[in-house]
Amino acid sequence: MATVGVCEDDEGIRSVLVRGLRAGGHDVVAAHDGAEALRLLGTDSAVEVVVMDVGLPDTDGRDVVQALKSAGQHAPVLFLTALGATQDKLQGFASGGDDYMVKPFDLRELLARVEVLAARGPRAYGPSDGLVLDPVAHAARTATGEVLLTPTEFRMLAAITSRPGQVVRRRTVVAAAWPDGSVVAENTVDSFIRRIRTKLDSIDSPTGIETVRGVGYRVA
Amino acid sequence: MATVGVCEDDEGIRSVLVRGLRAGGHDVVAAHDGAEALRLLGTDSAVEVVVMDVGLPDTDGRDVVQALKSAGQHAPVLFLTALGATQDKLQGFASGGDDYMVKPFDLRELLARVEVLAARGPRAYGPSDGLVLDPVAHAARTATGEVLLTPTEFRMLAAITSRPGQVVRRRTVVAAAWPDGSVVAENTVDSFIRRIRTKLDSIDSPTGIETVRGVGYRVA
DNA sequence: CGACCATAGTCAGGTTGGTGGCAGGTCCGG
DNA sequence: CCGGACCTGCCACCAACCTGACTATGGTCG
Repeated sequence: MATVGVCEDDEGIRSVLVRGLRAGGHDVVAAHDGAEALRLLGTDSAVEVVVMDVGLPDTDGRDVVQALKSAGQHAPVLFLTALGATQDKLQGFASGGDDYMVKPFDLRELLARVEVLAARGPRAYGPSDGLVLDPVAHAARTATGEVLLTPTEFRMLAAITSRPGQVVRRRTVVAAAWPDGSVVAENTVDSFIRRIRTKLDSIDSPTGIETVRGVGYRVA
Repeated sequence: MATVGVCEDDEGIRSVLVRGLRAGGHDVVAAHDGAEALRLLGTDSAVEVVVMDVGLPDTDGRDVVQALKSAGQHAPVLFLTALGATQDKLQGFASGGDDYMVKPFDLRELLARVEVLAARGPRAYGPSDGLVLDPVAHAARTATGEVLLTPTEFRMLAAITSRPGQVVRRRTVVAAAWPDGSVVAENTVDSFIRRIRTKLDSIDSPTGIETVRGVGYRVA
């Protein structure tokens, strides 16, 4: 259960990655070039691991990673590439990579490596003060306590806390909580919001979910 | 830079490793078999990375790693082996490994990987166990008693306890318990979990296996 | 060789907890 | 005061999980 950012230009490989990671129980944010990767992954604090192709059409994946780092994205990076020379690998590690796999890769091995990176990365993320999410324990933590969240609750809360202070639209929340595009009744969202609020209340969390009528939700 | 623990029986390879790591600016503690590794690395809190050969003369390197974890040595592990099949790698990761390299290896790449592992530091684990595994006797020991485990039970429990406080996915548990990749019924996992729980209960073990629905298992 | 036993794997049935949705109440804006 | 958006309490379903029992297999020992 982790959120994985993928950047890969090849349609087929990207599809395999996305499908494989989803089948492995992970949430996936996919980009097809460096610019999109920066936009999607740059400030998303929910991303726990980045899988980055080195050979992108618009730029070098290693440059993208360095840009990501300077944008504040500190999630561990797994480089994926057709280049198997030691020199290429060394460059990968030197530009901030944490692992390196050569295509063609075995999907199961990639999954295992991604999971190790996810387990190893920062154990908590979110607005540093107040509410913190722990993807490994599936928990939300505050200064006053900790509660366990179910998978759906966790995805939902993660979507809202990933943009602290900013209003997250209802449809965005739905897309995050139900990534497979399944349609759920509008009301179901309310139910889950309520459950999360109840859980946060149970530990006297100082930060709560605020409703912005007609738009969505946000956390202070 | 860092203190690296090495366990490798082959004279030549061990020499290359030790010399290479020293040249890279690291301190090295070297062992030539599992027993020595346990003695030298077991309680050495200065060790930041372990490089472990899987094919040791006296025992399996994966068992040694599990014994090390039980002894409280939670430094990241890089497995080094001649076995390159995906199934071997998966088992390596499931046994608590953080990286996996196949011989013959490029020394510069190994150095780069060791440095990445060292930079990440020890995993943030939960409070130390109370539950100790003995790979020789295939036993689980706590303050309150000791039980003997069957081989399969032991591999399974070892996979879960190697990452205390973290949720270990069902798939990972399967990879560890059935190293040859044989397919077993989903239900079989439940059965073994139950047997292990019963055995731990029989000695009033304070630490038990907790179910995280839809994800896997973990020990507190 | 035959009896016994430990281990492994499977199955059927029961239980639990996450999920989604309904019905009705409440609040807010116009 | 009206309508829509949201909240609340509650229930039904189903997948995941637990439980206890059963069969098969291979090893051990008299």
